[in-house]
Amino acid sequence: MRSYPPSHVHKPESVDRVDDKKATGPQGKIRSINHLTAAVVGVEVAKLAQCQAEALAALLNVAPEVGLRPRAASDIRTDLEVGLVAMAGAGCGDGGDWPFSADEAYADSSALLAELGWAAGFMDDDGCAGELLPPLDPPPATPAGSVDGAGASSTSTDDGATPEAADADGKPATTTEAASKPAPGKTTKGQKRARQPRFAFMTKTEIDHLEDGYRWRKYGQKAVKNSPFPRSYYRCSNSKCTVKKRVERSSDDPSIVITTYEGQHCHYTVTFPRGASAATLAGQIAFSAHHHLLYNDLPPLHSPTAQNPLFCRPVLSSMLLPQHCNRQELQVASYSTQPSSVMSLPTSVPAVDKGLLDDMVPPVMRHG
DNA sequence: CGCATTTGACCTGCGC
DNA sequence: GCGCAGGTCAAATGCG
Ligand SMILES: [Zn+2]
Repeated sequence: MRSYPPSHVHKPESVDRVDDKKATGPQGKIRSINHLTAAVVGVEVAKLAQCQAEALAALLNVAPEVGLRPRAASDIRTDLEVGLVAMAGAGCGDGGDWPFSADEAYADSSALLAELGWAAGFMDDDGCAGELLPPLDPPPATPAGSVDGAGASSTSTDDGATPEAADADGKPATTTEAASKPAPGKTTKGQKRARQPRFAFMTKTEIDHLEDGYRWRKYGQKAVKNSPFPRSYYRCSNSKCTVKKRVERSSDDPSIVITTYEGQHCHYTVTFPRGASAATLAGQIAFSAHHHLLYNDLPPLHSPTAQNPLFCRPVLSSMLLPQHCNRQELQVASYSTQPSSVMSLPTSVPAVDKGLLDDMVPPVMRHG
């Protein structure tokens, strides 16, 4: 009932409006999967140790095994240098959400990790956790947390400690959305809709919308408080798929795009293997690492952990797996967080290469 | 024609 | 209770 102006390229304005009356940002064009690939890879590194360059290079050794074909590490480094991944599973009580800024990313991730129980002690013997995850105040036990997220399978930590936790670093976690999922969701009346596990990527790129192999339908755009850039909401085009993602540009560093994925695809990418979704990619990477962890198929040199003392496998696996794997995988994911348990896994597991696909997507769901 | 995008309205949760 | 902010809906519109 309303006439729409030629829209397009509105100028982002301040967002302190009561109702999203504005905000429309530049609509970038998808360019390359490589960006995202690298982002996924870079993420862990950046968060864990800031040894971006070397870590990326090391990680890239892993990617090829799972079908990822990032360009030379040096190239990627120029395209995107910062990466961050964190997850706020449903079980986390909606604890973390993003609006983190580039500068706060680390603090936020730390908080999240802590909430998830990944703080020191959970980390590898490498002890990288200690450096990156400063001691945090134990989150107050929250009443009833409908645990449901795979990622939070073991921890139903809440968001209560979110803001403060981030402070452990001395940085205020500014807008760590401690709010729970509103979701006009039609779940059950009165009952909060369980929030799917999420993870975000910080990608340094000019492109606003990175191609990830899946088709997305934009269903909303909102102005972000304290940011000149709007946030776009996308849903997987597959009607049976509930995966969503948000894309926004960091207000602190406009060159950084923050993509937050929520949920897991129940189908395969539309352009696999050339273009795998972030979820899939992440899953693949995670699996790659995971398999390394489980089976040591590859020589130590190819192991991220081996090349990067700062690279913590448990974190990588546990952070990325839950979102992208199916039920079966979730089980594995849980193992990944407990290296000790891993070892007890039956050895009758499919080989890495083929197993990867099987693990990621059940045959039935392929080509969804 | 089918699908994606645009965009104001609406819903929900939270802080004051 | 009110206002704010995040998230979602859905009709209109655009595009291939
Ligand atoms: Zn999907």
